[in-house]
Amino acid sequence: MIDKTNEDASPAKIEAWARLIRSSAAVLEQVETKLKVAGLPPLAWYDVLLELRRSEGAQLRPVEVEKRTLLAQYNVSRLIDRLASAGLVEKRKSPEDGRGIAVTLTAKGDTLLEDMWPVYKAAIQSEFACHLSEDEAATLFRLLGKLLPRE
Amino acid sequence: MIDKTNEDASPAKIEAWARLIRSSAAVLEQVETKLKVAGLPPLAWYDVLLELRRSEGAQLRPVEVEKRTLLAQYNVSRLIDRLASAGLVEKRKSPEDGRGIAVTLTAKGDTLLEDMWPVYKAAIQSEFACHLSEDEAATLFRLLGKLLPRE
DNA sequence: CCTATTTTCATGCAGTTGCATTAAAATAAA
DNA sequence: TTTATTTTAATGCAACTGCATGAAAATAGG
Repeated sequence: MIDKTNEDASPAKIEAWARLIRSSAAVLEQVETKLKVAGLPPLAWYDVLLELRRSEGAQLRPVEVEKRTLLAQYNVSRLIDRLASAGLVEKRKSPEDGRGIAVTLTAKGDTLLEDMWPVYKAAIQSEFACHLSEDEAATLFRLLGKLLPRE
Repeated sequence: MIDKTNEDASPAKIEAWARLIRSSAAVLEQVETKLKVAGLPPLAWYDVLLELRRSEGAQLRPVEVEKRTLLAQYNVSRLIDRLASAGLVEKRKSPEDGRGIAVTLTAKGDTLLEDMWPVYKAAIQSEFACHLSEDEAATLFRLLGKLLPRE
């Protein structure tokens, strides 16, 4: 396995880095704004609720949410509290692990996902998808995959 | 001009969207962590200081910083206050515009840029650049350019 | 079995961000 | 010119985040 860690990043790569950070932040902000304008909660809520829906029994432990969303542990803990306060999830004691809790998607949470998706999808289309061809999107997907954490 | 705003984003494009958000957040977090571990300030400080250095007279008005960094107005205002408190920039009354102030990079600010760059560059290399070939980086740059605000 | 370590989740506190508003100056409109 | 609008910057307040720490249960080690 070759170690390129000690080489220097080329100017072109540094430009690509800068553009990745700038463009993703810009597009994400536009999407967040569209959700907000529609009176909907931020994307982080959608992400967590969606991970729950995708899970067996629409249920996950906070530590699983953390792994799937890249949110910090303390942010997951508090976000789940907020979601629970809003009636979108339920917190129960985990049966098999005394430390853990089981977070379950409620019907209300499921409904919110339904309500957010059309707005979210339209925002993805107008801020991202419409600027790329299918091939370009596939290439982007492949290249970004190279950046994801290994193992 | 064709308007693709009303079409639906394809599943592949939605996957690309998700990966853009996830991968950029993951990589950015790694880079921020490396700066923090080195006892250095966050990237936002670097960005503002660098924009100042690049500017005529190492000087910009807050509104210009805002445009170049995508930071919100109130965040620029307060970030500049923090930078000024740390002695990295100076705030002066703008001569030609009574509303504006002129933010100038200090020698200390310039030194901080010098100190941060090796750490920052190494982080870009290990978290981003080393995973891509030159061609891939160029392609990424081109594709992400399509997402930037047109104006 | 008993102790040490690790894993999981919560929380106090300080710092930061977002929102809404304000104030002041510049520009446009009447 | 006088008034209305726009631009620029700051700030009070509430919400959110990061850090450090704590508590409790599970796991590992002796």
